[in-house]
Amino acid sequence: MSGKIGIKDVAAAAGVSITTVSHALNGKGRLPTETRERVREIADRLGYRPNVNARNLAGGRTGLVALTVSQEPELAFQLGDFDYFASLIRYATTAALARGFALAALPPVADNEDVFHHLPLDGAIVVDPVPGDRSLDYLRSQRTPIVTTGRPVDVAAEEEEGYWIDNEHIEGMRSVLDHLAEVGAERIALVLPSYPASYVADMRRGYVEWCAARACEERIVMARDLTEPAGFEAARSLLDGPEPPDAIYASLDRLAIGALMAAETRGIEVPGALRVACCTDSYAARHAATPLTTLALNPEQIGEEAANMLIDLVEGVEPRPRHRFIPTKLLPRESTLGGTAVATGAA
Amino acid sequence: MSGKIGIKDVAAAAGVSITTVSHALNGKGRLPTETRERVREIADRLGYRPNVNARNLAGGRTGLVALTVSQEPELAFQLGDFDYFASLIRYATTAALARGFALAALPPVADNEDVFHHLPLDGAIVVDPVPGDRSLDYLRSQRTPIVTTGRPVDVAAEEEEGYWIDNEHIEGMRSVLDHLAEVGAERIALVLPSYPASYVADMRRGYVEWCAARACEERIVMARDLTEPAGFEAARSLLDGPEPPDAIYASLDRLAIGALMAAETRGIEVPGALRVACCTDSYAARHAATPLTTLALNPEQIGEEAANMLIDLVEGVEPRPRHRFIPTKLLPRESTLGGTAVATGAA
DNA sequence: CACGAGTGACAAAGCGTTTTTGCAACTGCT
DNA sequence: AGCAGTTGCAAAAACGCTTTGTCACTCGTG
Repeated sequence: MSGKIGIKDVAAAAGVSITTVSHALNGKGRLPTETRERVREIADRLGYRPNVNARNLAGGRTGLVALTVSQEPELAFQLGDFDYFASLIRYATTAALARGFALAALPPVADNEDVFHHLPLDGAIVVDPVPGDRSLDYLRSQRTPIVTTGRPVDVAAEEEEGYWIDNEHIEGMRSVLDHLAEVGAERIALVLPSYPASYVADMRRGYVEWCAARACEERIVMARDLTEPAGFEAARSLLDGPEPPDAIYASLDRLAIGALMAAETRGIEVPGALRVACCTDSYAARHAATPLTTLALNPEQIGEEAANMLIDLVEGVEPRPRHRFIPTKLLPRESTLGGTAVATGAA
Repeated sequence: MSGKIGIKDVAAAAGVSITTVSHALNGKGRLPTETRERVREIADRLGYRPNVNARNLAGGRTGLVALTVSQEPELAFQLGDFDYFASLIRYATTAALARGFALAALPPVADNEDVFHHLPLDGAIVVDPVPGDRSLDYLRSQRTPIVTTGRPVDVAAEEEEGYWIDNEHIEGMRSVLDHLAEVGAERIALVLPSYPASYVADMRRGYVEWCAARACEERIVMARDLTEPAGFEAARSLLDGPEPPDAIYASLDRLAIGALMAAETRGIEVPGALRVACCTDSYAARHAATPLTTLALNPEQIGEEAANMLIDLVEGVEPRPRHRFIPTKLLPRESTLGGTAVATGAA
């Protein structure tokens, strides 16, 4: 009574039936633009919010979409380990909520399939899909709408036909390398995780192309996993090599932090003798021993757009472009800028 | 047809009406235990999952609960800044989902009220409520069920009558101080944020009591806010004072990290000349220049229990104890353990 | 042996939407 | 004038569950 205003209240106020209100608000049915507008305006004025449960129930949806990070069991890391994921999840959640969907961020556990089984999903966002991911296969077999973040690399056709949001990794790579060259680096090494996600391939390609264009020697080292120790090892192998690099670009913040530690144990000054940069901005990167120059990936936008694209799909609207590239942004910091010595010693 | 099994299928399989199934599964109505059991078993065997939307629609619920961090505008930090919140949110979300509720983690913005207005909430979890929080007032005025994490300190009666989950801060404080004393500290200082949450008062009290019992001098410094620079300043004022402490217990990881930096600029060795510990375990604490001994608060359990308590409330079940204290756990690390010098230099 | 008081179970009425179907009232064309 | 085709809207049927009201049946009791 006094509480929430429903579709009936709007109908009454507009002097039409609830059918008309529903049609007007959802762009369905045959209504003259004038009526549509009028109803919309009235609904707006009354502050009408459709009841999500009723809407989903009637629409045959569950109103639940999931987000999960695709990954190989060996590399198991927890969702939320990275600021990147935290931001992405947060914005995806908000965007979904605004459209009447709840988003569940599923922890990447081995038996994801089990989890999916028990969850009535309308769709899913899969972050950084890797080949052989069983949850992806399961979702596909269920014909559940999927949007990936990063391109799927397992099914060849999928890259063309699937729906995804991705960063402009190649261009981003170029901007980092250009920056490093600008501040004086001449032997730039790249540390990549041995991880079959599309971004790794993109970064490698961007690096190779850039090197080719400048006739620079390629120095690529693969990191064992995605942690500091792996970055530490990778950087050590570079620094102890015959012709050590004067810049290291690590594909992940944690790898770069490992690289910083490696430099310190070898008594190599950053950024004096070695410049270090990484991809993915984070708290850890900002507060590293030497604040790290990073290539920000804009996970906020990725999360938001992925959620919206997925919900379009769920609602039967073909997303206009099936793919979208999100620009990256270089954030230069002390680790590459010689600058004044800043009084900061710890994390 | 082929797809999901609904209440009707269970009813058919059990040879009863859907009413009976509903009653059996929800513990309502008058049914002999035998029937109840039988229906439950069959539902289980069939893998029946009630449709969340239908359930909520019929039950007059919205199925949405929110989680928000109470805070003073000046101290605005983003949700997810702290590992603590990330864990808490994650576990609360999962617990809510398991009971058919979606949990929205609301960003703590100034006009929270506006957000709440537009969200059909069944209940809310408010983390670390502070006096004068407008969203809390709003929720209370709407008679929305609330569970707080940390005790509410604004309405005197609320502390008794409200529903909350809290840490055993006093005992935790004792365990940290005992540990510091054990490793040789004699002049232990406490850095607290000037922040009117209950945990701050608890920590102060625990500290004061402990000092009184041992006839130690109290050294409490208030930090300007919750960031590294604030911890830096606070620690500096201690270290530059007449009788500098030989141990600093900071109430937050970021404050402790600031303290580490302060020690370094003064050339004070940690843990040799100064032991540092903090509350709230986090990535930053583990990977600080000197890995920090921390008092883990177990946000996972807090989040889970808060969600369950809230949903009990929403479903009209009076939570058995209205309050629950979650134990803390001391995690000793290098910053207080003299031990061998570990080769770690950076974040 | 009639009668109220329990039991056990069900039919049916919502819950607030979307969607399908139907039905007038127009239009324009022969 | 007659008829198909369009246009503008509404009534009603889902959607899958919870809840209410009620019926039938079994006891103990007076």
